[in-house]
Amino acid sequence: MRKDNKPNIIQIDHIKRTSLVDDIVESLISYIVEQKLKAGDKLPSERLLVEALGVSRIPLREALARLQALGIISVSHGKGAFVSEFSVLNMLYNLSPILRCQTGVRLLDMVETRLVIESQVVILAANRRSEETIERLENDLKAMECEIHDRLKFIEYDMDFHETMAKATANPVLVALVAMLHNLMHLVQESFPDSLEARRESLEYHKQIYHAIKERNPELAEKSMRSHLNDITRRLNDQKASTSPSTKTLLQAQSGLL
Amino acid sequence: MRKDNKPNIIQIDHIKRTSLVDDIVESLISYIVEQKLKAGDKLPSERLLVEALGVSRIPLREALARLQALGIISVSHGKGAFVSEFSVLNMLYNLSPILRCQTGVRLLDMVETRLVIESQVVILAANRRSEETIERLENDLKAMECEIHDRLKFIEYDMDFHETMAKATANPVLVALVAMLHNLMHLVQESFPDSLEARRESLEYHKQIYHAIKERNPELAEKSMRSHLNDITRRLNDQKASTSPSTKTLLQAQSGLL
DNA sequence: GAGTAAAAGTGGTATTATAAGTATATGAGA
DNA sequence: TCTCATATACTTATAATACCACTTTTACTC
Repeated sequence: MRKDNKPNIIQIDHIKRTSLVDDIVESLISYIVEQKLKAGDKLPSERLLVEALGVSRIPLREALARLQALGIISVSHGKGAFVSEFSVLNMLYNLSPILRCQTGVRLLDMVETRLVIESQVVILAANRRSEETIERLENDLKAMECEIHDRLKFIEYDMDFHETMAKATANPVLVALVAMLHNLMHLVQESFPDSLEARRESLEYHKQIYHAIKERNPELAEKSMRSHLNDITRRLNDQKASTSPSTKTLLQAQSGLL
Repeated sequence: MRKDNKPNIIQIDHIKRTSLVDDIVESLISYIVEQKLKAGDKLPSERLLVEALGVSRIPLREALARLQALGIISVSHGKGAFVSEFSVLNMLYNLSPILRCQTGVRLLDMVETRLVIESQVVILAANRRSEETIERLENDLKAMECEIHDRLKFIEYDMDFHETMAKATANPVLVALVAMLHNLMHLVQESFPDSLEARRESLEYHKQIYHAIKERNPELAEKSMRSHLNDITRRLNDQKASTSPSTKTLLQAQSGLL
């Protein structure tokens, strides 16, 4: 309270009380870097770390929790803490809570973003696809056909189809972005087909996309993908018009699920 | 060890033991979202949360630590926990520990991703631009022209130009993605023009894009943007060929910076 | 030697206590 | 009444200890 109105005679900077947890995080990162720990390597046990760092378990565990939140390590009960494999996918996956807190993200914005990204992804996929890509897409199509009555399983294979295409681009950043967007939309399942008829239509679009990629036809692939996602947009708009006049946000949509 | 070689007679699925900390994180996020907490709003005190959730302080604090690591909240001693303002800068600040530890993202993948996203962003921007967009783009262009000898400032206005276009789409998800990619690339400044001549060329591309958006010409805008980013790709390839035969990763590139 | 049980080591959670920072209320002095 | 310092009641930060639950290893029994 003094420092505002009463200039302190003694000119000493306040002692920077850096958080103990911050320091521990720093130490752990330094440890990982200096010991050249690679993905899968095990960190010392909590007890050893506590002893080595001279702190109690609580701040240590908070530091570990932070590293875990960032996807740097993964901790499993009874085994220990291990350095995670780095993948952009992991990184963005861990970031998705941030986007969830972003209020005002509308579902339509998400779909539009998918349209932006995936319409280009299919082009790359059509050009770069391998035989393995084709096989996986085929499997997904068959599975979707089989599980067309099971909405959740259908959604699962639907997403796998899209992510397989992303992988075909051989660009890990794109893979991560697509996975992240799907992950977010999965929270809001109403963006997926909820009627048998809608799933049948969706399946048709996927078949078109599949054939275009198989024939290495980027233009057709893009066109089909755009149709597919525009179809989703249309359904969302219909839904919105019929249920609530206000724009549906991610927030509102997911509140019913949690 | 048993379940591999010895089929279990008793066919019961394993009990899914979800982590308590995970659940708390979920609850807290839901709370933030449902209560519509905005940046700066205060969360209930730990004591209240402990009571409300029926858990002890340790897992609660670990959950808070995770949210803190993600930049969703910030906790200050004696005051409480507050919802952070969402900013990509903030987000990336929190990401830097990851990048310090890990390796593997190629610069070319990042540029390709920009190409995928921004080639479509300009189309949307050309269709949806307002007069304000045009003004801001103009300002950025002027500033780039003025600061063409100051590499860092040039980069700053360069990024602002691109982010202004993203904002013109009126899609916050796209804005966030573009900003994120730019900030990641900013860590690796070699992806930006490092010679006066390169900056001049870059400026020309930006002028083309600007005019296309002003004239609401999506096709031309896309074409110019593709040329611009392909140019960056070409420069990166030249650089790679002349400096190191191996593919440059984000880690290697930034190691000199940190 | 195979199978099982005990033990040791790991992270997970709870309880309690105390330190330390911050805001608010209180009350004495002007 | 106003000012201001102190006291008090919050808050988070850290610690110590104990116990639970999961996993792996060891050792024992048959």
